[in-house]
Amino acid sequence: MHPRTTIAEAGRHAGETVQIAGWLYNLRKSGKIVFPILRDGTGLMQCVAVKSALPEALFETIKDLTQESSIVVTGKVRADQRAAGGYELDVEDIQVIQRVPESDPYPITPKEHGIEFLMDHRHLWLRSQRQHAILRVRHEAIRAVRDYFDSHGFTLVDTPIFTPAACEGTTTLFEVNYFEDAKAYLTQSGQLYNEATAMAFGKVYCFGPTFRAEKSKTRRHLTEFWMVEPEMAYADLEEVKRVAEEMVVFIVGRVLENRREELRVLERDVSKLEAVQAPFPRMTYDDAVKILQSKGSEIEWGGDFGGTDETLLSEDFDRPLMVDRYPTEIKAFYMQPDPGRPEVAMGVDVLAPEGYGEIIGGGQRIHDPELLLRRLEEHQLPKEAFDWYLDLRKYGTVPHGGFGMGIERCVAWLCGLEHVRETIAFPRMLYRLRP
RNA sequence: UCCUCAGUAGCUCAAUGGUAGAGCAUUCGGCUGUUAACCGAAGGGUUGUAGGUUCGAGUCCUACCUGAGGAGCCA
Repeated sequence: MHPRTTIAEAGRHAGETVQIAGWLYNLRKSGKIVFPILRDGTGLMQCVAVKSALPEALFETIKDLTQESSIVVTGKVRADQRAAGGYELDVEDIQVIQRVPESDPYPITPKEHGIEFLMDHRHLWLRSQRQHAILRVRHEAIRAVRDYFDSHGFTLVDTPIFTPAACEGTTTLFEVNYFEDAKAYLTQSGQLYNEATAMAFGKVYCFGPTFRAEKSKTRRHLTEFWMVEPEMAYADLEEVKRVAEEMVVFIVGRVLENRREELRVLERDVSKLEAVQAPFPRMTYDDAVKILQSKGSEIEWGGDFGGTDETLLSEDFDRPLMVDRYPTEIKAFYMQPDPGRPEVAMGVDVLAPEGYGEIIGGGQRIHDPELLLRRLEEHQLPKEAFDWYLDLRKYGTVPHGGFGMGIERCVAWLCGLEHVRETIAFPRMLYRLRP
């Protein structure tokens, strides 16, 4: 029995005979020599099977292997300049676990396919090199997020998925008909609960799926997406901005450090990511509106930015842009107004460079009980549903704040993708529930 | 929800209102260093659905279905 290894580890076994279990990615034939490309989840490796060196029947079996057949290859690892990963495997034996029949071949060939076809075959598309690379960058980004908060005094306190009331608007909530005493909804943010846990733990974060029933149909939207939301007691807007900046720099650094190969597969211009260092440029909403108007945007003070506006603003910078103090009117009810200018709120958005738009939204929350109560009334929200939330202002209220970052938008930016749908294994969108 | 565009072979796409075609995939044959390998041959079609105009519709018209891009809204 030869030692079992993986393609990623194969280089350590140069000169040895090893076993690698995987799938046939592709096969090139040239008469008496064939080149099966093996895929094992850690990478791709070219194998070489020479007719004269193998039993007749085995060579025939290898020659007739079909794409994505499951195989266990035994062979000697050999360093080779010609190989993509630097190493090749000289085949000594191949055990076929399952041969994909040619009557029903693997549908995703190594050629071009349209997005509809690929999305319908998402369960298989994940095996392709590009999707593999994207999801590994996603994993790295998530690990970096967790490492960042875990090493900066934050406690992970996850918030519920079923919630009794809206955090923001009611129109974009998914209703769940199960609970006997009340209607329930799928969460659209863990923030309100985070505010409670922050008063218990000081600094907290939650990281989970979020659901928005927005009829959005753009490259930046998913119906179900993952959001990391830190919340900090005794923090003001400036502290929120500082943490957001530090976290983004940390994530980018980690991806550059550990996922170079994946970024290469994705043909990502890493110099764009290497430029992402503190300090990020900062501007107020007021200035952003002036800049947009000078660039020909039709935006007026008081309006929210469109996708094009975000691109216009961020195009002047090589790193994320922080815009703060938006009009109070267009922000959520819990946003702390600027003490000197109550018409603007202490909220901040972080716009990723290269036109990727908003990846982070956050700010300082209202800590004054009377003001919060007034805002609930202005927004015509049911006071009863927020009784526990109001308690947080009754019992030891403090200035506090936090933000939310959509992981898919962040990964789309890190990878340089056209669309967020490729950044999650099984995207859920307005017209996409399968597979 | 609204606007725009698109549905033709398993896939990616051609076809002036006049005989539905190519590349890839599949099958068969050839090739001892291929890199989305290459060379030769074969099979493969209710042109999204239902109507309509016309001597004749993949092509023009109407409705519907499916999808893509964008808008508003948002991370």
